[in-house]
Amino acid sequence: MLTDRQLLILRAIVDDYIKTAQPVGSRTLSKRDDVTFSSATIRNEMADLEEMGLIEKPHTSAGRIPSELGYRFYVDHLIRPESITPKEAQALKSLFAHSVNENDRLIRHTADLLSDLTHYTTLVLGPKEEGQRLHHLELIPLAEGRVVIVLVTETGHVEHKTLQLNQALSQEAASRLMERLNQTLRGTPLSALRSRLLEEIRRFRSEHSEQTVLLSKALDLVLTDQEERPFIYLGGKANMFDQPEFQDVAKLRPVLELIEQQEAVLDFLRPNLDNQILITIGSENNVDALKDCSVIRAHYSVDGVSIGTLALIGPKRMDYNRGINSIIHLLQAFQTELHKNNLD
Amino acid sequence: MLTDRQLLILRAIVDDYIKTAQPVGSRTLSKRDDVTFSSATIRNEMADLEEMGLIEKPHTSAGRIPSELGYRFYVDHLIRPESITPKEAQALKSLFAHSVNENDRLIRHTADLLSDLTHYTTLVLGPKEEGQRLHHLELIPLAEGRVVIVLVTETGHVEHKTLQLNQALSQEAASRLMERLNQTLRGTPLSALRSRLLEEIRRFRSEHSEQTVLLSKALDLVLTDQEERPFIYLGGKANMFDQPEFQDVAKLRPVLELIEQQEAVLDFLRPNLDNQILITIGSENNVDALKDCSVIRAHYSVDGVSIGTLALIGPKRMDYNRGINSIIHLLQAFQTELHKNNLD
DNA sequence: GTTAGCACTCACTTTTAACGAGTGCTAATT
DNA sequence: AATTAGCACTCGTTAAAAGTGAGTGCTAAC
Repeated sequence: MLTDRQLLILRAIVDDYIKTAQPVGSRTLSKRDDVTFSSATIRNEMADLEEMGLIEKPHTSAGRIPSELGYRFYVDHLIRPESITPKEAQALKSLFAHSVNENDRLIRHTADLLSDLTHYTTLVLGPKEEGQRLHHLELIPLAEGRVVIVLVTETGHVEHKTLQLNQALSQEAASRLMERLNQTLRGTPLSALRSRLLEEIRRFRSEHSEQTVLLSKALDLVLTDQEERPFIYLGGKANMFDQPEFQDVAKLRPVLELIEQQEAVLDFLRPNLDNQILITIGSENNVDALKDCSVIRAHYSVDGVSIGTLALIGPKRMDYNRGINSIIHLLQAFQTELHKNNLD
Repeated sequence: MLTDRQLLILRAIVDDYIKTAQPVGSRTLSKRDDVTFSSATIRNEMADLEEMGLIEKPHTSAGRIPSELGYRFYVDHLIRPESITPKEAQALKSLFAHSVNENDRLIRHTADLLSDLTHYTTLVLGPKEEGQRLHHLELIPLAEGRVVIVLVTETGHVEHKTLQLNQALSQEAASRLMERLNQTLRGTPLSALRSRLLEEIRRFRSEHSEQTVLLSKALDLVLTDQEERPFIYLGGKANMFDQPEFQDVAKLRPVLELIEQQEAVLDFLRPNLDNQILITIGSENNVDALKDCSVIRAHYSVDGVSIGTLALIGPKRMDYNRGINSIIHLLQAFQTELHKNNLD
């Protein structure tokens, strides 16, 4: 177990390094107001901390920097929850002053706010649509057998897709089909939509089998599409450029390349279990491209249904305090807005 | 006027520099097969070319590199149109093997192809929707006075927006309204849609003034939105990382930042007049962030109308030959596909 | 008009030296 | 027994010096 003094020193090292990006030496620390003991004492303590694997030195004659374990300890034990000031809270509220009707826009807005707040890159995963329910289907025939299918969920989310039938669909046939399907299927969770639709098809096969089969394919496509490429938004990509650790293109490149890849982002963000804030540091990300990054992520949910992820990505030396607090408070405001939009 | 030998040397310098990114010296040139004269002669000619402002030296004891004027001359006079080989043409065709129904996807696909082909970054501006005509409007009431409005053009392009009415709109009212408006407005060019809608509103004011006014606002929003943020797609951003001139973050940053900004891209790409391929080199871009870049851009059009832009962005030292040829041929295939989708 | 020859330039690399922030250890101090 | 002052040592960083070589411009010869 660490002594109080060791805790103080460790915290000071991490805080300092987060601020300056420079290895922290014993002399620097000894000058702090909250440090009453000498640099030699600090050196002794540092040696112990290093032995425990909490800090390390880039080279013999440099100061110390936190190791991944050190950051981990800092995050787990040393962060002061530093509640947001009422003034800031007020400011945060006012950021959502005029509410945003569409969830997509709301998400974008939120991501941008978060990256402005923290100066890190924000990554938001849109709501899983599975949990949502169908509100309306619309089939709009174009010329030459091309058809636009539009799907609206109860939260007002819209998906659409154009597809090519091998025979033209008349306006009348389309609306008859839609009317029936809307009657039957409204309120169906998207996750169950496919199988329900199949049921419907079987039931009405005789009447308009051809179109219905095609339609089912179309819907399949819409649903698959949206499942495979859920809404991802990146905010504050440019903030990466400001981090001293990413001044080297070789360091910067893999990170930017990774977050531009939708699939990679999904793979990376999906396995997020509980509702809490989750912090992964460096190699904990299990992604080589992010070995020098830390990620703070939080699930958001509406009415208990957990639906998407809000993530903050920065260097390992990121300001965890600020990051966590920003994400917590923004998440709250965000969920409130989302809730408004989801009232049905 | 330049002599044949000077042309040969200039071309050799540009070609070489494009390939190696290293200043080209007289000795190097004298070793080429197509050069029969000595390095001293080359030095003399180089001095003349430099006097004319076509080449320059980074410093006294380096070889020569093309000046912007030199690139300009090269592009205007020295490029061999180097027709694509039948094999490549075939390959290009097959890239569009299975046609893509939606223009948006087609554009994305094309951009990715182009950047794969050239190893530069591609920037595609979607078609201006103004020229397109309304095919269908759909108004879908959600709970609590929220309404989704969906607009479909004759080419199958879909725009949608959610808005908040101050009183709920019934399903029936919505469909009555829509039926009438669709009858009247189908085929209206989007550019004329707003004023036409106003007309309609005036005519039917007595019947359902409240909703119609709101609807007009909604449509306004949809149209404005789509005008302000037309479809932009970027392909091959990562290719920038490979260019030796952008290994320095300070050089790379402004370029990446610029192309991420939709408005900036628009400002930059919009004033594109004719149908030809337009090449701007370095400062010709009139954008500070692109002072070290060249841009090859081409308009695309279908049946003479509906115009967007396909652009290739790379270092000044880009392979103009390959770029131009790739864009020309891809443009052709692209337009053919687009044409198929636009048959109405 | 062309070319060989040569002195000169200058970025780049390597070497050397000086610097200084920081360390670890030891002995003195509290 | 814990703390601290003192000091030799390490090592990255910076600056200056020296050497290297690709390339140039000029001149004189062909």
